[in-house]
Amino acid sequence: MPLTDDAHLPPGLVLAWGLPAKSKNKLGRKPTQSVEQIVDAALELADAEGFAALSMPKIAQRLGLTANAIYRYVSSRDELLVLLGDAAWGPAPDGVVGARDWRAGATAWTQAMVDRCDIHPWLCDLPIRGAPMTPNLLGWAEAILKVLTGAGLSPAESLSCALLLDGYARRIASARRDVRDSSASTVEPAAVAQFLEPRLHELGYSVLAALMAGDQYTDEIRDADVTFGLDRILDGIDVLITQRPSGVRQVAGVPRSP
Amino acid sequence: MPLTDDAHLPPGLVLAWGLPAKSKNKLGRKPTQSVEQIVDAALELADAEGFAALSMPKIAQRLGLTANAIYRYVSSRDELLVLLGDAAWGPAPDGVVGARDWRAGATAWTQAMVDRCDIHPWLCDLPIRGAPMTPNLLGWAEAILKVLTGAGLSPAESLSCALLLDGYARRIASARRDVRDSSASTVEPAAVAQFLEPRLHELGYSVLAALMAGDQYTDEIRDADVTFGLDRILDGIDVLITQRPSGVRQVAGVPRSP
DNA sequence: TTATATTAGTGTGACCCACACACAAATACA
DNA sequence: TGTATTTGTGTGTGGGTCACACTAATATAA
Repeated sequence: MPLTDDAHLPPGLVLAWGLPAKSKNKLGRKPTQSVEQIVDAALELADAEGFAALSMPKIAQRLGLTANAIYRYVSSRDELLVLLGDAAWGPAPDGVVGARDWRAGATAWTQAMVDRCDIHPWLCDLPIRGAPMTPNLLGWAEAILKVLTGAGLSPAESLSCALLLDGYARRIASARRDVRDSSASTVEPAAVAQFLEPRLHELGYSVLAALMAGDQYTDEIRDADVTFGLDRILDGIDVLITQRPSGVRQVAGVPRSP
Repeated sequence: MPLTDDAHLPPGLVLAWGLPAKSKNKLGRKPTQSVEQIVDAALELADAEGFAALSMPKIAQRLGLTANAIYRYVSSRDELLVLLGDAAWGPAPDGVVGARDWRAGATAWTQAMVDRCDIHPWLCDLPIRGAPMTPNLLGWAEAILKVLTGAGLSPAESLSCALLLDGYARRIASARRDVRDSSASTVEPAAVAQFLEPRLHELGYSVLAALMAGDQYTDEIRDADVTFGLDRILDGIDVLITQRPSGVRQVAGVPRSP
């Protein structure tokens, strides 16, 4: 009876936790690579050529292998992507749990998320496959959860708020990357504006028209914009925290319909 | 001299606005299909078999065409995806702009986003390509922007808050879809929990451990959970609105670093 | 009516991808 | 010195996007 049955676990979970060291690897030919090296090569390739160019043959080439050799280390591309995500996000940022208050902690966490996506822009493209379960991703999750429960929220409430911050960080990072990419492509914001403006007016889209006229619609998203939205979220969480009768720690979590 | 130069516009923009009707289409063989039919076929295929199965040959097959015939209507797969996204999101929901107050409007808008992703789960997978510029997507954007400016926010502030709500809706919808998909796959939450729990304790991830023990980590996301996070956002926006000196409408927008 | 320009759909092929499978090469142990 | 075991290779299958030459259909011009 095996301790863990791989069959019913999501792909990459076992490998991400670096468990078995491939059972008994005393016999047979020696591997020239390791899972870590392959993930590193994939990471470099993604950084260099983007997520769309990330393919098994290209990763193999970077290691001097044929395409299929990689499947000795990783059972599928999906599995590699899980490992890649964990590696790219890296360990949870410092200074989140130990921040001076929950607000500083949440800010640091969100900012770290956005920063991470700035370093590896393809992280926005990496599909999210269910709840995080790999070591680093769990580290990120636990960090923000500790901050929020420390502020008096229940675990379930904290999870909801964490999803909130996660969604915001990803969305901001994605939008920010988009404008960077578009400036590197052939699209000209001026041409877009010229194309859209009459249509916006015709449809009565006055707010969009105003933004477009002020070049604020496809504008770069600066750090001030990031913190603006973040402060809205934190204000909202603050309402929940301060409105709660002090001293009473709620444990049940989010009220659910029966 | 053409009015609009397609070259410097993002892919799909011109087609999405249904402009030229293909210049003068009086000459030559008559087309058996239309762009709309092709987008509809793609939409049906995505609904039926998921985003991963969406390919030009399969769409063509559904219409009784060869794969390449589609390129007579659409210049690339990317372009088709833009049209597909616009079609799948559909027109902006009713009852958002005319809601009784901004809070009701924002709630209706966000709920409509999530609902839309429930109808077409692959919408979560559809890559976001820069700011929305297709008719329906602009309609969604203008709807929430009107609600927020109507509440006293500047256009730029409204845009930031819209990004906030958008990110939240997408993240919630994605997480919700993930648990639905996982229940349809071979992964067993119980096996996952059994695998992770000792590791969570070993790493001192107490909050995650608590959530996992209560089956709250990979649990279904209910409507109550959606509104919980949404209320946090709205509370945060409310702080901004009510704190602003009443009567003074700010126009400049988000403060920016010089 | 016939010729011609124009457009729609087909066929083929180049080049990419993930992955299965048989095989060769390398290594440890009997 | 076998022999089992494991890694890397080679080949093949089935799929994908898309370019390009070609055929078929259709409206205009002669």
